[in-house]
Amino acid sequence: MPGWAEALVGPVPEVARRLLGARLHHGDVTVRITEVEAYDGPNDPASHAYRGSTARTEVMFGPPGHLYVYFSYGMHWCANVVTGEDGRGSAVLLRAGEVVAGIELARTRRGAKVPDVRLARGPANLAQSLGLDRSSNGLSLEDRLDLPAGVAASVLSGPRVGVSQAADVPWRFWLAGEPTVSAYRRSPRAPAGSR
DNA sequence: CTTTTGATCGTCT
DNA sequence: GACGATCAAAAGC
Repeated sequence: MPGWAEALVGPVPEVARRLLGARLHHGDVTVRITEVEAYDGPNDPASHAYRGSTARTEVMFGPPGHLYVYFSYGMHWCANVVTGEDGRGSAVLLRAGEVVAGIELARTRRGAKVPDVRLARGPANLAQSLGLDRSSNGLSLEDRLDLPAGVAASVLSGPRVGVSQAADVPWRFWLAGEPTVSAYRRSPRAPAGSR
């Protein structure tokens, strides 16, 4: 593993927290990450990697510091940062962020009427603002990801969104008070639970 | 404001 | 053949 990716290896929830506040650049757009969701490879029933490596998930099982981009619901792209040691299969879904550069281009991609705080709110919206799609799957994040100096101060956590398995594992993390964080929605497929 | 519903297709069973 | 790590517009309050 290259040295720059060392911060992406460690306990899964800890790595997820380290990504909050990070800046991700792609082309002329930069997003400051405000909300993430962690998935822990074959151990995690909610993860795409739960059933092992497939054609879709093979980059999750590669070295950390690369993008795992998947096609969702027949119309959206969502982006993850591959984390953990090579072969582990863990990744962190980028759920929301603040567009801090290239806002004009992001608005062109998302729609002229979309308010700034909504440009990258939601994983598919974040990916669209950055212009990520199939062609970005497996992309190295070296020189594209700037991690913050320390762990963000006010991090909150709760159940993951949209998953029907292990929905109550509190591995969604977000920065307190950020207007770009998407409102929590439990999956309609998840069993009734504690929240 | 919240809830409901349609869009749309790759992936795995 | 069913389902899904989603979204936005429409409809309900």
